Order: sequence, then structure tokens, then C-alpha cells
Amino acid sequence: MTLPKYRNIADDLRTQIVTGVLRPGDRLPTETQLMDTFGVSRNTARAATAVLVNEGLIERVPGRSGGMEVREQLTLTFHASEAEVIPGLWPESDAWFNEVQRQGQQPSQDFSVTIDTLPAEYAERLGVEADSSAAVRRCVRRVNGRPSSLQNTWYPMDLCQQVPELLQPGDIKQGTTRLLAERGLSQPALEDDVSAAMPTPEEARLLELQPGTPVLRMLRTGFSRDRAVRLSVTIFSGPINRVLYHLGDPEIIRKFRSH
Amino acid sequence: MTLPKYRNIADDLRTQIVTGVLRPGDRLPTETQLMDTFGVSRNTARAATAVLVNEGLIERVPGRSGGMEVREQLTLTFHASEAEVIPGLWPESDAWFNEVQRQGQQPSQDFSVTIDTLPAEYAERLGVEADSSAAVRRCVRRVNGRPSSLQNTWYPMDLCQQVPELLQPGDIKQGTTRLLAERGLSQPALEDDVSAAMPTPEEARLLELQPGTPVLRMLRTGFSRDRAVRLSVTIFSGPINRVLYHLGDPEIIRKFRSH
DNA sequence: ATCCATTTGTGCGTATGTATG
DNA sequence: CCATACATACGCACAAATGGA
Repeated sequence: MTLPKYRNIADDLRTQIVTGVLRPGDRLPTETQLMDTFGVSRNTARAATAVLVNEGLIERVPGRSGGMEVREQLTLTFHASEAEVIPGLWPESDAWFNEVQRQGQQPSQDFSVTIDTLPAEYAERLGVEADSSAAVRRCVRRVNGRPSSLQNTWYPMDLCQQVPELLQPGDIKQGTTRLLAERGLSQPALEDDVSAAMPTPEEARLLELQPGTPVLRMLRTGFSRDRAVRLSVTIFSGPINRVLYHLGDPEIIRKFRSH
Repeated sequence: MTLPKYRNIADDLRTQIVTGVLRPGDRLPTETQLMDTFGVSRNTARAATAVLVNEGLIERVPGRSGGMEVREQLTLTFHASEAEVIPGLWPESDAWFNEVQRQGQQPSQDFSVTIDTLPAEYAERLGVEADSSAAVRRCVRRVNGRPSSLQNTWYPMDLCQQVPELLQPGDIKQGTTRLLAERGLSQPALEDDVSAAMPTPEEARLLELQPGTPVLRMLRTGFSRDRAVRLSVTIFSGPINRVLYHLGDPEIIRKFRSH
């Protein structure tokens, strides 16, 4: 009894979820039912379920036939060491788009382009002066209509004069990586910086995240032989995305993993 | 205006933190001060600060001279595509230990070994039968005395007969990767599976995480030429760790990045 | 379209416990 | 022992969302 009540209730409910007594899509008892069965006030019942919301295990739905629902945990895989790396692996369109289709889901994305001042951290990664400007291609990526990830790609301004298509707001059919390669700016080396974080309010809004849902933040710097070409900042909705890397001899992996 | 009070207060405080008005180590106003300055009840003040705790921005400290403190955001980098991959890169000891020392911090780790039944998901990754058993080397990794990450590495049982040292509970000086290589089980290929998640209660306890702090979960499968040799499950305390991958031509990266 | 019932969302006041200096 | 600050818990009220009668 050293643990507070709300933690005990949270533990109880969590056990039911991870052992499969409650399955994705199932409803938890309503707050009033929890009050009765555990003999606590509504605030305490809410504190308990708030823990599970923060862990991404349940989702709250207001309204008459609402309630608290065990969340779906479907995952989408991003093959980080194949996409954009192996030239000619896919015939056209950009890497992410292909990935999603290959996994049998419906991708869609909205683009917009702005010209912004590079934050110091980003400028350093691109090897340009801080406060210099860059074109930013922003997109919200959806899978089956639901937001799945955000990507903002920063291109140094001088590069945009070389490749003015980067400034056009719409989609670029062959994908920007391929477009740049056609202009002599292929990217034979990439650096990925991956970390977990809580979303900013803006990110949470765009990704339609429940409070307490973490995100995976990936900063990918693309290098041509002579310079850093672009910096892509991708925010993956945490629990439903994973990033896969294959290192070393690709033949060996192919032997044991079928994609 | 349409936003609830506690969100407005949270936004206000968050702005002060991200703009640097409040710097890491600084104290927020106490709950009673927040009640006064924003004219709300204590519950509302707590709801507001709870948002920031969930975002990993602040830490609550009880006691006389406690309060709510803006968290340090120092990050530790794990070079995923160098550690354990480039043979002979470091003279001895295991990959993580070297990484931390190279970044000027004090690493330490506690080991324990158990024999457990492989969960279905892990068994599949190792290409062995579900419910077969495996040796698990568990460790808590600390940086300057504070827990930084957890790592559980699973070795199929038949492998342990080949390399019985794996079952010894203490540290293995040259590192397990090197030990296995000495027995003809080098790992020329690795697969990493990276995602963001909220910690289980056990993980939160071991890593001494504040409620609401996300983690980075990395599953690394190591392959010899003939089989999957091991599965390492690493839980990085989210906000203070990042994982770095270098893909493609390493010469190019070296030109632009100094480590 | 209206009203009602149910369920979660926000907010207040209060009381008591626990940790720390 | 006390003062301060956060931690837990109760009870209450009203708002907002949703679906059915």
C-alpha cells in the first residue's frame, strides 16, 4: 500500500491491456464505473487513466457513446538505409511514398514552400553561416488519411538558384533527391541523427496527437561530394512508426530478412 | 481564449523556457505563486505544469527548497554505424563504454545474467523457435552516476554452449562483440529497429525517469555469415540521448564532420 | 431541429500526506 | 520541530461533445 491509489489502478488496467484481456479497440470501464469498482473519487480515477494516456496505451473519446479505448499499435516501417541511398531502387517518385505503398497502405502528402532564416543549429549542420536563409519544403504525410509524419527539408539559398524547381510549391514527381541528382547533385553520403522527444504543440496539432504521445525526431543531412546539400527534419508520430537501418554486408541481411 | 486556462499558462511558461528567459537549472514560480499571478486554483496551476513535465521541459522537486526546475538538455551521442561495425576501431572494451569516454563523461555499468524464455517477437528476430530459451545479459548504463540507458542482450542457448563466457555475470573486458569474434562469430551485418515510446514502469524506475519522459527503443540484431547471433534491446532515456548513423561513403562524412 | 442522457473536459475549494532543509 | 513545497485525494460544479429519442 506504499503506492498511491491512482498508480495501483493504472497498474491494474495496464496489466489487462498488455496481457490481452483488453485488446486494441476495446473500451475501458467509464470513469463512473472505475469510481465504483475501485472505490475512489472521479479525480483519482482520472489520474489513473491519465497515466495510461501518457503511455500511449489508451485514447479518450468524449461524448455519449465515447469512453476510453485501447489504442491500435500498427506500425509503419521506414527503411532508412535503403530509401534515397540505393540509386535506382525504385523507378520514380520519392522514397517515403514508395515505402508506404509497398506496405499496402495509402500515402498522401501536402506540400508548401517558404523561405526562412536558418536556425543556428541547422545552419551548422549544413555548413553555412547562421542567419543565412534557406528554402524550406514542408510536408504533412498521411497514411490512409491520418497524419503519420511531418518533414521539413531545408535547402541553402544558393542551391535553389542552381535548381529553381525546389521553390515550386507543388509536388515534384520524381522526388527531390532524384531531381538534384539529375543536376549533378547526387548525395552519396547521409548522416542521420535520431532521438525521442515530446512533440511541440505545433507538431502535436499537425499530427493530431493525443497528449502524452512521444515522437521520433530524425535529422538527415545529405552530402554531395563537395557540400551539404539539404537537411531534412522528420517528425514521426512515435508509437506508430519505426525506422530501420541495415549496416554492413547487405547480402547477409537479405538472406535472413524478406521484405 | 478558446483554450482552457491551464493550456494558456502552460504555453506562457513554455515560451519563457524555449526563448531562454528561463534557462536550464532555473526555478519556475512555486505553485502558490502561479495561483496568485494567473489567478487560478492550485489544481489548475498543477495541470499547467503537468503539461511541461510531460514534455520533458521541467522537473518537480519536493521539499522545503524544492520547486520546479528547467531541465538540463545535455545529449549523449551513440554512433550507431561505427560502434561494433568498424573492426579494430577501438583497442578494447565495449563500444558504448568507449563512446562515453570519448565524449568526456564517466561511464559505468552493472551487469547481470539470467536465462529466460524468448518472447515471440524476439524469437522471430533471432530466427529461432518461439518459447525457446536464451541467455540475457542485462545492464544499466550510467553516465556520471546517472542512469542513461538500459541494454538487454539475448543470446540463443546453443550459442552459449559454444561461448560459455557469455553466462558469467560480471563484465567481459574485451566486450562481447570482440569475444564472439574471437570464437569465429564476427558480425559483419547488423539490423537496427528504432522507435520512440513511453517507458514501461520498470524502465522508468531503472532509468529514474520523470513521468511523461519518452524513451528511444533500439533493437539491434547482429548477424554472422550463417545466423542471427544476438538481439540487443537498448532503451535510451529519450531527451538526453541521440543515435547517429552514417550512410554511404564514409570519406565524405569525414570531410565535413569532425568527431 | 430539439431536448435529453451519457461521457469526458475543465475548474474550484479543501484536506491531508510526504519530502526536504 | 517547524516551515515550505510538491503529492495525493475527496467532493462538487459546470462545460463540451456525442448520439439517440
